[in-house]
Amino acid sequence: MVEPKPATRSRGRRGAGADTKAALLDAAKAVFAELGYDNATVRMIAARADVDPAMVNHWFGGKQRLFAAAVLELPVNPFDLLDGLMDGPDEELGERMVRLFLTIWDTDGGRMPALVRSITQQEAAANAIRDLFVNHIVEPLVRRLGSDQSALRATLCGSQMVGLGMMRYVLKFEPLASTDREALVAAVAPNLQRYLTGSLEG
Amino acid sequence: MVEPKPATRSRGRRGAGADTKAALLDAAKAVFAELGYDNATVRMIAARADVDPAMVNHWFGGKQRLFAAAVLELPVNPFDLLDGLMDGPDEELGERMVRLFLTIWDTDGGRMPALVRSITQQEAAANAIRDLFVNHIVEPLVRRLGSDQSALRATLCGSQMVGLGMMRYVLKFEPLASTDREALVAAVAPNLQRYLTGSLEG
DNA sequence: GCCTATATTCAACCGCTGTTGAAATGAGGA
DNA sequence: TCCTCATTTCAACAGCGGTTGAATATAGGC
Repeated sequence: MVEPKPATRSRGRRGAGADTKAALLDAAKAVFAELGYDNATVRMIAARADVDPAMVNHWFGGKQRLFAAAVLELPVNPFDLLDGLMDGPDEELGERMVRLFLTIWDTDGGRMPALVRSITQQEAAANAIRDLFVNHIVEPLVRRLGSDQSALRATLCGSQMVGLGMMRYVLKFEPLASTDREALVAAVAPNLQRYLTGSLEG
Repeated sequence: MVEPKPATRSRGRRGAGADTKAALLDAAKAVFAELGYDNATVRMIAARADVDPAMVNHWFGGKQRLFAAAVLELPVNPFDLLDGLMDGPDEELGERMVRLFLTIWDTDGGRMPALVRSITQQEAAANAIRDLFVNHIVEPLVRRLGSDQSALRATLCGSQMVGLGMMRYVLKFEPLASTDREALVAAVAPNLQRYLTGSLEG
């Protein structure tokens, strides 16, 4: 009986098909999403990509940089998101925003869950959330709407969205975690709308 | 010149005044609050308590147990909180809830920030939040109000509160982090109120 | 004043993690 | 065909972090 998967593989260059870099990126996204930055180990990621841990340093230059490449570099242009959000009546902005982010979070292969989960462990993750979500999306949005206290409104929206992502994807508290997306949109949108355009005083 | 604080101290039993256990609890709360469970080290906590790291094992039986004793064991009775929240008109329940938790978080020596910060690192922290906040406080509250979908409402409230705690105490996003407590109460209360008693459909 | 139990320090261990340098291997051009 | 170099594996290192067992000094009862 021959071993089906040789525990040790021969060295040297692989065939052109073996795109190690992409395999590492995929594995990194998955493992970071499940465990967060700290608890994910380079060895785990390499094992999942079926590759030697040293490849992380060869292709990315370390765990930190791999995290940046896999999780921090977003596949979408913030301005496109902003334009998509502005397309429609202002009274439904909250609704469009919840739907947009829930959709992205549900479908991009764990990049956003990884971000949310690593938010307390990696300064870079916190900065990414602040820059992308608060500074580049919500704050310009609020400003364009002409509401006062745009910065406070933006962080309030952020607090609701971060909490939502936490509950649904990281903590997985039921029944929120498995509630239908549209039902959640209906439940959360009015509150977001109030943060965007409503009065912030009692 | 003699060294003011001898780097090495003599062994043996200390005076009765040196309450090592309490010192460790205080130090643990502070360090866990600042760094979260994973990034806090036993050696750090011991150093802050001015004590040998081995004392953590002697008095608590390990880092995990120290965390449980310092952060998880709450000084308040959930039923008291519940009673305090019920005392007043139902329409101001959201307001009382935000104010209550912000006050606790601001003043209990970092226990709650430690909980929120460790939420992604320690299963026990997540469970504590679910049990205390969602199951023992908000859910009974909603049920007593007679609203439908009490479980979903409770987790929605949880998402807003967790997000708020995250933004204000962990990420410290401005201007939310340094906004006056009562202003924050005014801004957030109506949204919480809607989760408690409002309609969850569009 | 002695004796035991207890609190405390110290030194070390063990496992894990990110990282590195060298060796080996094969692809692709000359 | 041979040579070069990018790619890959391997082994090891250094550091850290929680935990442990032994040594030691003191408190408090007899």
